[in-house]
Amino acid sequence: MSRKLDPRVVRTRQMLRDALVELIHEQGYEKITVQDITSRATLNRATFYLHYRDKLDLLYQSSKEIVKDLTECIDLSFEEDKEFDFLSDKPHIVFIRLFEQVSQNSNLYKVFLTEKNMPHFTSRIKDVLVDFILKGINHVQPDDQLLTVPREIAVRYFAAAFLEVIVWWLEKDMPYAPKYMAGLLMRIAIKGPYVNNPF
Amino acid sequence: MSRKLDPRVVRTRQMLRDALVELIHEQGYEKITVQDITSRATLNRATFYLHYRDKLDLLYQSSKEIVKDLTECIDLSFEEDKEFDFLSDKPHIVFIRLFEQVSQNSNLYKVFLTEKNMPHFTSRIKDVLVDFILKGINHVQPDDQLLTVPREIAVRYFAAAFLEVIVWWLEKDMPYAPKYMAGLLMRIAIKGPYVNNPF
DNA sequence: TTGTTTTATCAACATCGTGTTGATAATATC
DNA sequence: GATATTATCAACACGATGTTGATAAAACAA
Repeated sequence: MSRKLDPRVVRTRQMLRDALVELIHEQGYEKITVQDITSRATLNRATFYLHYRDKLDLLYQSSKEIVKDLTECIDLSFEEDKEFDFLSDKPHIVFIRLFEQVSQNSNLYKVFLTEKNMPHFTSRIKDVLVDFILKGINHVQPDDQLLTVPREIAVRYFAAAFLEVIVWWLEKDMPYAPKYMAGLLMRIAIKGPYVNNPF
Repeated sequence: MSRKLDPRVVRTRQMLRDALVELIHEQGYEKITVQDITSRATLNRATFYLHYRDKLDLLYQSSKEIVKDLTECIDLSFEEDKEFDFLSDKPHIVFIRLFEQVSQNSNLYKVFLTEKNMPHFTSRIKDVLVDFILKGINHVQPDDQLLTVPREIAVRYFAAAFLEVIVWWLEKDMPYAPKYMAGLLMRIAIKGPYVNNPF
């Protein structure tokens, strides 16, 4: 237990993760070798294998922490404001926290979400959003008969759509504040794209 | 020009592409080697390099054809029914054709869209959908002032959402007919998830 | 058909990245 | 200060890559 707190281990792993993110940004995940990572981290290649099985393992471990943080962030925000109304006009705290959380790790999110060939990370974030949206829909409308499409499909529809807006935001280097993005996302999700929607 | 019609070339390339799709399905893109591909295709490894630069090149060439077909399919469908009404209740021909086109190449779509690490294919299909949706939104509402969010964002929001529904459909082995899926997709996109949407 | 061009085969080669090992040095922990 | 843990380094076998030159097979054009 206390072995994991050895400062050398913490330092080494952090250096490897930082090097990975930098290199993915510079040349893409595919082209990177373990040698590249350890060179950038100023570590010996053998040291890498003391901590990670291979390049993919390093990626997964790095992702895991980010996914955990996002999940906790969303769950906490739900607890914080249980009596929210998804049909309300002002952006709900969960939406704001979602964008805030992304912005706090924007370097990593940007690289992992916008670079091609980032195995599993995108779909894991999407899974987190699926849970988030499922809770939202269940809260507003628990009755299947009053949904226009199967719940299972609706949930994935919105999860992918929300994620795409986040990716757009990151690609554009976050031109709007989290609060503004939260409002924007709720508007298009609930009111649709057109003002004065005839429906 | 006529050189490209050499039946040996056509046959070889088709065998390599078929082998690629099979192997991605069986063991995932990452684990495949050029040797694996040529073994499955009963060809010599050197022959591979006469046609493709590397594994990624083969993947790109194979994708290109599919993307081209989908683009043409959508463009033709738009021409076919210029006077459509996106706010109409019955599924528009473009939506139906979209699902039909996917179902006609479902093996390849399923592998390329649902396997992880399929560089660029997913985003290229998304690009096609972006064009499709942009035309739709421009047709219904050319005025930026009457959109609830920037057009650029709305387009990507719906492109990602539509693609996710297609992926869901492929993952479930196409449990509904294209026509039904087209109606479902239009319902959630225009009316939203809730029956009697208060907006 | 014949002769020419193009394509596929095969073995072999150098190169590169991988994952591991054993000995040694450096650092943390108690 | 003694012990345990971690990092370093060189070296190794292995597997995949991309290329080459010679040869065989198939397509094409007259």
